Amino acid sequence: MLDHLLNPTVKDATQFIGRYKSSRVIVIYGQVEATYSGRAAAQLRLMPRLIITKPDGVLMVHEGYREKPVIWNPPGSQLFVSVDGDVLVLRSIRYSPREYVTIRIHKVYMVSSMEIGLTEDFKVIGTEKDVVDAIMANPSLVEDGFKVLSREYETMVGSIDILGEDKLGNLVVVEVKRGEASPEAVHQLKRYVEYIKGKNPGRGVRGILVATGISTSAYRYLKDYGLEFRRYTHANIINYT
Amino acid sequence: MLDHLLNPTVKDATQFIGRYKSSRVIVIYGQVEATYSGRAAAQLRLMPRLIITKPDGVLMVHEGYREKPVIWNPPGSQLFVSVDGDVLVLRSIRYSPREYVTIRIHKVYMVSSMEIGLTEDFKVIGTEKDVVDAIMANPSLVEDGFKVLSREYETMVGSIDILGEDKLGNLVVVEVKRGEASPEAVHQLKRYVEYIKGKNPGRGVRGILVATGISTSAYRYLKDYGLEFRRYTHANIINYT
DNA sequence: GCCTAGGTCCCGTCG
DNA sequence: CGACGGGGCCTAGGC
Repeated sequence: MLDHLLNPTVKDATQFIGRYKSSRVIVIYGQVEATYSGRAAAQLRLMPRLIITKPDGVLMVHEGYREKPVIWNPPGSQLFVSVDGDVLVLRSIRYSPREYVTIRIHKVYMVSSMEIGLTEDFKVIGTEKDVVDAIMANPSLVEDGFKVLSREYETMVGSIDILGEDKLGNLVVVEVKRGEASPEAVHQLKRYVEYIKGKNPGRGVRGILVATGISTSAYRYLKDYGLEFRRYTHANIINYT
Repeated sequence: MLDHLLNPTVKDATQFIGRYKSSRVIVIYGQVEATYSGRAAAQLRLMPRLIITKPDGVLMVHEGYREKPVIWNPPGSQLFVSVDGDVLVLRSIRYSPREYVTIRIHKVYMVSSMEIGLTEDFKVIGTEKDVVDAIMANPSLVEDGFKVLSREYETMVGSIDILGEDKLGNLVVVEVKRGEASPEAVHQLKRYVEYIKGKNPGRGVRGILVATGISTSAYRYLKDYGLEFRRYTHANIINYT
């Protein structure tokens, strides 16, 4: 189930990685240098680091801090293992966009491997989709008398989360954010409102931003543009999901 | 330098993790269940998984596929280790925003640990900043006769990468993207141009999007708005960085 | 395959 | 400390 080699020879480590790279997760502690080139470029000098590969092609070089790897290639990349003198070489190619990672391991302290699966039905609760779902089920979360006309209404300038109508017959553009709304969210809403206004001359059009909160500068933009903000809390939503 | 325990008792594993959690990277292979709650929520049933902790508070639960952990807490989080019967429990708290990760390890196959550093002077070449630097050094990359007036010019609607002037005395708003420009980039540029026009009535104002490429829909928006596109290649830039 | 938009985004920088 | 915007973003969903 779990295999590992301590201070293996380059040859043994190469064989080990070759055997498991397409079926298991592999973890390597080693003295490592690495380069990346593709859309951008980066380089790492020799140092102890942690390397992880996964059967889907993921390759990551981790350091002692940060959540993200310093150098990596994403799923779909292809991994090649070879030997250059006393150095174990991992080369990874991502094809679209073309990106290359080369890792030279001068000393392998440990290489280990285990078969690990995937939670197929993994689900995160509390995403933007959940909030939109709740509004669809109970439109009054936006405001009293609000009626939904369309979800994911497609326009030339992007897709509107919810397009609806208020009790006075005005069109209402609703933009939903799962957390704190930023200025960018307000600009987005403004764009949609201007588009809908252009398409419906003479008709009243309102824009409502629905989020758990809003930054002060975003709120200033919002007010400048004549848009509205509606706060929701997790408690508002939870009953309708 | 590298320590590890194979199939340790819960007690030994606990002690091991407690000793190293604030100074080293720790890797655990185990039979794991986990929950996350905070801005959102998620849950994982018992399964073999890979767990990594780092001294800066990073905690990650990895599965056999994907680059990103399924459940995690970022740097700055605090890790607590305890025992619940035969189960090793890791609890992690992130304080702002408040988020909790609880990991229950029913079986530890291996726990290992090594001190790993950080590349302090790590640098990625080819970021947006590099492109802007190159234009600052050689404004004609934008167009012949272009003069820079200001970098990161702050406005009410965001900060303009480069504000300049063309040879005819028109104001020129330059928006730089490191890769393929999306519609979002065009909207951003349009916003800035409108703002600058509003502040400089009667003066000619142009908007130029500088990127390695542009999607077809983004190009359509760009033309509709009367904006311009200037392609750059890595080769254009590299001489000026 | 590319395009589009969300993310528990993370991450650095600047106030 | 929060706020803002970039990222080799990654990842899921449409076309």
